[in-house]
Amino acid sequence: MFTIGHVARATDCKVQTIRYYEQIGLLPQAPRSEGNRRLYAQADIDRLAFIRHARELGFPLDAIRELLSLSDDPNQSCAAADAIARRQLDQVERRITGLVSLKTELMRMIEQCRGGKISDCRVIEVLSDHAQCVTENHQMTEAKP
Amino acid sequence: MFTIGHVARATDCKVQTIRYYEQIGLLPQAPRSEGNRRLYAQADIDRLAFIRHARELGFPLDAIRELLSLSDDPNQSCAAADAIARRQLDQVERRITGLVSLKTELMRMIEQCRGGKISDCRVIEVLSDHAQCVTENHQMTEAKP
DNA sequence: GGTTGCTTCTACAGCTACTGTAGATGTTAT
DNA sequence: ATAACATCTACAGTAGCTGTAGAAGCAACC
Repeated sequence: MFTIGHVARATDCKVQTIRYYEQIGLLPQAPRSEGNRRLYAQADIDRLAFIRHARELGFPLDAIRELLSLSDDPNQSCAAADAIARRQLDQVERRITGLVSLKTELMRMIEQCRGGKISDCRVIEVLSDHAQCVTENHQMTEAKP
Repeated sequence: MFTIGHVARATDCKVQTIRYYEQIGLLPQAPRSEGNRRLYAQADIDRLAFIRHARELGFPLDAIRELLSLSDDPNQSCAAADAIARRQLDQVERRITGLVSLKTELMRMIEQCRGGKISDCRVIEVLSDHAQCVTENHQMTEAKP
């Protein structure tokens, strides 16, 4: 059995965040030691690693909850999990496109900056144009009501 | 001059969010009409579109504030602007790298999920495996050339 | 056995970046 | 003139944490 501190180090996650996940039911109630400390097994570390990684991918906690519940009920169809993954893939692709154009613009600025002023900075123009094309059809998962 | 509602529609941004950005100084104080309504010019729409786009790319407001300062302050020393641009470029590149590998993961997940049941769906498995690989490579990702 | 020092406990406040609501007022169309 | 809608201010609430206070557990050294 592991302490909460060990689990936190193993998953690169704050102790408070683990307690928070328990509080909102994303992690099960941990059994306690004699002295009331939470005790964890390897399965808990795996589950938390999954949650943290999914968060890094940009999954909101509700989607993670859904994925975890799907894994708890292994006879269900994969369609729901697939839909979540596809939504995230869509997001990721759009972010990559946007970041690549921002990268290009930043590189151009650094180039021009060599021995001059930045009086012709075009960051806003470049990215506001791109923003229009991006925001027409799509919306961030996190920003949803 | 445009109303706040027009600007909101043009940038796919809530009216309250525009007022919030003004409040925290990300947008300038808008001049008011006779009846106290905020009035906006095209430049404000561009600026807001830039902010929204940068947010979608995952930049925190502080980073956006810094990027905006590049175009707000065209006479600031080249060294300062260069430092900001380089720091942001570094961020952008790291994000792109991370997102590209996440994209690969998601595509693999969708591929493996096709037409199966959860019992042979590897979504969660792949995600927790990847979590381990991310933790392992964390220092490599952070390393600078 | 006592003391130091770290970890963990609960409880709650604060953070970022919004989002929603109430109630008043401005604006526009019929 | 009245209805319908937009905008105003002010403030409360949300997600997903993160920090802090103050107490208690625990391990090590003297």
